[in-house]
Amino acid sequence: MVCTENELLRWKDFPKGLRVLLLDQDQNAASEMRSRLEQMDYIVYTFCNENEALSAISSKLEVFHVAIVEDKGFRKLLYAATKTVIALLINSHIVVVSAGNSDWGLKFLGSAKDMPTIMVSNTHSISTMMKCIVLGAVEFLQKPLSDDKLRNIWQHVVHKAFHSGGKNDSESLKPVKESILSMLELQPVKREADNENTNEAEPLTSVVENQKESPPCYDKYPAPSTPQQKIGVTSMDDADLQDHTILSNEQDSEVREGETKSVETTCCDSVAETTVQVDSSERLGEAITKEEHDSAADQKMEDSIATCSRSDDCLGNGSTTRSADPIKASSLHSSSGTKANKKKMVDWTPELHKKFIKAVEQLGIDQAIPSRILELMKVEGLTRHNIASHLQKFRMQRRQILPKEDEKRRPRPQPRDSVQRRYYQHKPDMAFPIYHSNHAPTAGQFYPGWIPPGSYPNGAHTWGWPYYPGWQPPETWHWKPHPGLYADVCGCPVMPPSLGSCPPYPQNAYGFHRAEGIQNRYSIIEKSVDLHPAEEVIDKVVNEAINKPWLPLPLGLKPPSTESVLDALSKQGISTVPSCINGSCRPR
DNA sequence: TGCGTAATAT
DNA sequence: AATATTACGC
Repeated sequence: MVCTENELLRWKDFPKGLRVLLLDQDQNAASEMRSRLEQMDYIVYTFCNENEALSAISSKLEVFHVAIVEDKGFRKLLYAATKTVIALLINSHIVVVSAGNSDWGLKFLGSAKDMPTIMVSNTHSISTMMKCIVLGAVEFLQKPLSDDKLRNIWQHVVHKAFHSGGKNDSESLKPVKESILSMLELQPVKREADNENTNEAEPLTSVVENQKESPPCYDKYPAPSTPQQKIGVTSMDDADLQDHTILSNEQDSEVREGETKSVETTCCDSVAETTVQVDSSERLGEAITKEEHDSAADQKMEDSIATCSRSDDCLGNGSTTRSADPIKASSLHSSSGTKANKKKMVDWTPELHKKFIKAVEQLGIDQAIPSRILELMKVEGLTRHNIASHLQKFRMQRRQILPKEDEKRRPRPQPRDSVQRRYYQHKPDMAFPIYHSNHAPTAGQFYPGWIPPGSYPNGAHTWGWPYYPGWQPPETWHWKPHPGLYADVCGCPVMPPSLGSCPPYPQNAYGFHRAEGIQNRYSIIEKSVDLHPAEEVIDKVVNEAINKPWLPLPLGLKPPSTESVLDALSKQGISTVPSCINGSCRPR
């Protein structure tokens, strides 16, 4: 985001602080109007007769930005052909239009001559309205005033501030003008974009073009009768959402490609920057990481054949071409290359890898074979061979991470045709935790050791060391990039100092996985300490505790006894439990 | 046939 | 360096 939260608030609360002079003979009506205005963050000064108001103005003890004058009382006079009307006025003046007492009225009108004047009245007389307008009022609002109309009286202040030709930068308007200018400078593009996008979900391209051609947005204030409180940032979310929706639609990669490309090649630098930033912030840095990876990968993939007119374009492609369909994605790149068609390279994007991991998790390590993974991934264009290749690499990497002894101690996988070779095999010792439909873990959650390149921030293309997206270990945690540190000598997971040392876990080959679990769980808690402990966070921890009973419990909870676990398992009809390494478990 | 794996090619 | 392809044994 370009602007800070403070700036956002400034926009949102914009009318705040504008001083309104309220003149109404009816005290009740005045106080009612006053409270309404105050709710809108205006500062209200109420007067019950015009003389008080006038003296307040002339004394200049207070500077008013807007005056609202209830004309009821005056209207009588007007009709009686003595006095007047009026109005709502800008910049410390009330314009009194007087038929009979023209001196008085014209005096004020004269002093307010170069100021916009907005009138408020319950008069429905066209002639009265016309008079007021002719005499300089910029608007004649009929009562009852809607909140929207009332709220938007600030528009005339702004209009005045920017359209007085510079010759009338009164003291009261100067700060307003400066403040608005500073806000506009922060939001020039987005504000424009918002205006254009409010009506319809237009492609960003048109926004960009409009931005070039349109005068500055503050040059066209709509009439207050068409309330438009939205200022800039308020509708930013819409654009974000739209953008995000497009980006996350995996089926429309081609359309997306076209759109985004056109935007990014059309727009000037600042706009391009904005677009990217929106995307990045929305996707929590994932996009940034991806961009780095993708741009690099894409360039490599195209082997210097494809011509990227600008590096920006390549970057743009990389950040937006993400598709679950690797063939589609790569064929898009191949359009400009000659030899790209020759080979269908699967781009194992983080998303694709995530799918892969999910499938593997779902199947369990022992059942994770290419064909089934392929089935589960449901990615068009992906072949069994692709998966086999990826799986091969995946396994190799995994083997590197897991201590050798793990391999030794792990019970040999059952023969392929053995009865136990089932889907969703419920084994506490499986390297791939069971997939729970209501708790789909994210890729990397169970396999921090195998992070596809591009998932790393800072361009660290390391495979094999833990990294948890969206979470940076506190400095007090000494997670070091070596598997050995995940389990100490006795096989106990390394614990964060603040959370105690070695929990009473039997030594076995799964210390590493436990450590993962610990880190995940505690990282969740860590977050919940900093922020508000959201229910979902608690739910997640609880879910994880339930779904992965083999992981240690956070919050100092003791793990259930072996007996109770076995008991619970037997109640669920699971009678055969693989024997543990240290023999502390026994099958029933 | 399908899979895993290693070696090799791109 | 990452991925695809191939070869081979099970």
